[in-house]
Amino acid sequence: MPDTTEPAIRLTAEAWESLFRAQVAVMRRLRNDPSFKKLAIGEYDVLFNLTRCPTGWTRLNELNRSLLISQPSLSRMVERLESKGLIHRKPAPDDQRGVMVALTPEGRELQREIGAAHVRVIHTLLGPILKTGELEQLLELTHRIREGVDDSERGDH
Amino acid sequence: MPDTTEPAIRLTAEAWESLFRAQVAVMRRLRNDPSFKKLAIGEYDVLFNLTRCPTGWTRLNELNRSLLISQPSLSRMVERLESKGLIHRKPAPDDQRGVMVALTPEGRELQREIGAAHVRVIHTLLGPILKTGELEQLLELTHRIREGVDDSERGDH
DNA sequence: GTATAGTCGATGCAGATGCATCTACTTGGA
DNA sequence: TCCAAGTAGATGCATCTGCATCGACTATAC
Repeated sequence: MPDTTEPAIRLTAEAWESLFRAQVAVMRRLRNDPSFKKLAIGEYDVLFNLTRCPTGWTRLNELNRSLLISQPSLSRMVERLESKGLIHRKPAPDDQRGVMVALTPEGRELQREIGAAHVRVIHTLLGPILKTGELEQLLELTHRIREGVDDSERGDH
Repeated sequence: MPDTTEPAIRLTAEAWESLFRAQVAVMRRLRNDPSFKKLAIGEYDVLFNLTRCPTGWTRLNELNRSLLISQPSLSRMVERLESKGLIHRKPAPDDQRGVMVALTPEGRELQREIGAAHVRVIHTLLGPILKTGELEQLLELTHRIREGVDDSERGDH
């Protein structure tokens, strides 16, 4: 049961605000890295998400759940990525409305390349700021936020 | 001096990844809140940032430093917000190239209204997930990231 | 089975975005 | 003082975005 006193509510808002600003600060740096010359950061994010599904294939609507962009935007982004030869599509086997997407070898290769540069930038940026234990704390707290918010999404409507 | 062993580098990347996903999860929920019918979330963010400067007035380029959008986008966004009567502009006193912006009373009022709804959503979302001590930890860690990254921005180039 | 409501992804369209560039102004040296 | 280099913000343009909507397919109720 959450604390609903006024200072507690303020603390929650401040923590979110701070999380958001930290994300903005890091993202501004990441975006300017030369590794994102080849692919916009949002497009990289699609490739990255595709590396995270065990079968390699994902439904478009499920992919959309991990992203901030709208369904029509994803639809067109997938079209672009396909025309660049980075992903391919096929109809979903169990639902004739659905579309599944997966990385091509070229897409996987490009993701690895950009991802590696990505990791270097992040380590250069955050390494001097947080110690190992603190990184673990941050990972644990943010992981619970992601899980909790996603769960409440399923439970609500 | 940061830990440059391979597991430490991986941990840093995972912590960032997790922070980013948590931000996406929360933002997806926030964006759908009815309070953002009147103003896009990026436009709200401009108003919010304007409440944070002591004199009320800010230089455009300084405002830009807190945001993810590009300079031309901010320039046009400010134009739109001005035409809606939410902010006003004046030339910078000490630099004839510069422009300063500040909230109008209407802008301040709208920011308060949306901000209040904002805070309610955040508390509903995060309240059940993190306890007070954990929120404080998260606030402290993300605050240091923001500070650290911004500082290294000044020191680098 | 049929009808109705719901979901999936695509598309027309208006508007927002970023990149490159422009003008105006400021700064730092010779 | 003068000139080159740098910086602030605006603007043309191609592209990307979201909203509303569409057609196709699926699920639910009767």
